[in-house]
Amino acid sequence: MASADRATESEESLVSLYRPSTILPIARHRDALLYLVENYPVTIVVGQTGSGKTTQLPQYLHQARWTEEGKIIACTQPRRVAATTVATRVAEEMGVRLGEEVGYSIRFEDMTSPRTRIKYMTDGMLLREALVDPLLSRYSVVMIDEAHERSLSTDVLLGILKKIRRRRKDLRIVVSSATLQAEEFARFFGDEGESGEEERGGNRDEGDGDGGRKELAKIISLEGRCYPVDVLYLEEPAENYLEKAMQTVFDIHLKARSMNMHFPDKPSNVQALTSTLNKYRRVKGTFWREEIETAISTIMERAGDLHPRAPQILPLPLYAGLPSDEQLAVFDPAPENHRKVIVSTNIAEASVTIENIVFVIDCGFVKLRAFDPRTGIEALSVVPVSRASATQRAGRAGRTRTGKCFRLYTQRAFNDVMTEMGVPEIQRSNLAPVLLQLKALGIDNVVRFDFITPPPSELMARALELLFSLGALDDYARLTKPLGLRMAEMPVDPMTAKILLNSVNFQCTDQILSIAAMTSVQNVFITHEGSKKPAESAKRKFAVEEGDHLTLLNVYQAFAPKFNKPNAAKWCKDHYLNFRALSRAVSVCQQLRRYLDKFNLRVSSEGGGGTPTGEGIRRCLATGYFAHAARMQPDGSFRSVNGMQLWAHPSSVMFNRKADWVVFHEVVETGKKTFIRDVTVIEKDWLLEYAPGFYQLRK
DNA sequence: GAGCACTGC
Repeated sequence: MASADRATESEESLVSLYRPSTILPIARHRDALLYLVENYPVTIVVGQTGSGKTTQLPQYLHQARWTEEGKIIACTQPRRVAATTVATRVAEEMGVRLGEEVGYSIRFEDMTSPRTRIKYMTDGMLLREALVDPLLSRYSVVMIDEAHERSLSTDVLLGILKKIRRRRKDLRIVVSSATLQAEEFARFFGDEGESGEEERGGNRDEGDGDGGRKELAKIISLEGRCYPVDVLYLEEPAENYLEKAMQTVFDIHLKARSMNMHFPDKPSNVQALTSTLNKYRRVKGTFWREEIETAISTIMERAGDLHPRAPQILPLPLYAGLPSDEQLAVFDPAPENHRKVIVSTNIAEASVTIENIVFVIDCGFVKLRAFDPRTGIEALSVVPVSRASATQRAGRAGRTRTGKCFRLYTQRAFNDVMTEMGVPEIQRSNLAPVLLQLKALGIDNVVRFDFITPPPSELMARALELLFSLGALDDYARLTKPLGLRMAEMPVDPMTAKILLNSVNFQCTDQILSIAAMTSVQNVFITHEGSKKPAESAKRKFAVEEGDHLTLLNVYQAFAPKFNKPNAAKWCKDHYLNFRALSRAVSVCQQLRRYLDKFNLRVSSEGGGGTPTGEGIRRCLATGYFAHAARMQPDGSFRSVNGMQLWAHPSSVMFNRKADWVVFHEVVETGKKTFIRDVTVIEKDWLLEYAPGFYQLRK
């Protein structure tokens, strides 16, 4: 991993445009890898980006005949885009058509065929397959890639795989990890409490651990490929990180050759810039959209002072909410005599890789979604990044050549304040969806489930309580049938699943389908450059007094007939709506409808939903979202059932509007206030009617 | 009258 302590020798002379797979670092380890997979149930592969593990290892296994007798090699990824791009690349390397021997499977896209032997997929997708095939019997090898990211689905998969392995001695598990966590994975799989002689003693009882114990998991390290990165710290903490970041941008730009001025704790060791200008970006965590845009315009303004013939700066924003064509702009080569400066959220930390980054400015913070068991609500909060995360950010500067990373914090903060590793998602998430899924997989005793990092018991208790109140679990915490089982099968969170399944009783299936789809996509409403007023008035045309859910339904109903028509995108633009988000909502809606069809729930949209105030729809919402209820206070804020003070988000139609009781979709915490988004007016009596147990529990 | 990390099924 690139860091300040790394030796400074450079591999620049080895740079080549095309690297045939035979000379990737992994090629030298081919035999060792195959030996381990052959002889050990679990192989932990430690290797950095660029080592070739993701693309090569499945091919080696295929060549070594792990795909005989119709078996498949699975390789999971935490992100869709990784699954598709890697599959495309491997199909090319193998000279086959994508979807035949090599394919991928992600939500809405199954690019596989009966001939597929190597299958890249999202981790969530494999988890879903386990619901249908609990032993994952189609697969001979399951490779969990990027396991060190510890995504929710990856953690659940690891626990399930460990369980499956006891029943399937032929299964091989490969876990790819960063150095820091390799031992933890090995310990997890190694600590079986049962005999390790799975090759010979497949029929031995569990828990028989005497004698003949064999190591179950082996670690193998592949040399990575990256250049040294010089890491520099501030001497004093920055008062204003945004300002400091912009100063640093100009320091780098103007003084790249003697840039030790603001970072005196390190000798200059300056990278001589070649005639082509190098790009750099800052990886950030605490800025939001407006801050990024502020930084962009400020940099642009200050860049006006540069000598016209001096090298210029081209600042570019990058965040998930940006329209995709603007996102893609960061990949365009800079015009001649320009240096690209990419100001981004942490979308660039793991999801997007921009080549030719030589400088990274790391502000040292990250915004995380965390579930508060006390309030039962998920919210965002700002925390210092972990050292592992900071190392990852710094490493982004060393992809093409030796680079520099400017950390906008002190070395002391790095050593004393930051933790070694971030808290895994499973320890800070709403576990209701996870536990529901485990129950559906037949794992009844979820409290004793073998999590690699067990979640806090408060999170477990909260999740069980919610699932019980939703009717997914019975008095003995067993999955109810059909309700709980159906809820687990649907690809939405339990509260949404509940309103979908319940919509039949309120004769508003169509409407709830549309609402569920709309709340699952983000950024429905957009504003064009400098066009706040018209966007607001466009939105008012869809607005419904009773709240955001019905407003979203109006938007969906207006859009749906235009979907797939040639002028749909233009219609969206004219109405200040996000075409891509709405198109995705249509896909989600269709998928959810197929589930209801499968359950033989007659899709009907007559009756309650059709009334002017949408009472049936709002009642139905209350049957799932009762845990997200709040009451308006005299000062205009809301008070949640747990006593939290909440404010209607400015984007809500309930913003500055009078109401009594409401339910809401989600909570967003910013610096000063906690906001609720997607808010709908309900009656207090409905809460007592549909969730009497829940409201008795907390009085 | 104030402003939404990032994924995934």
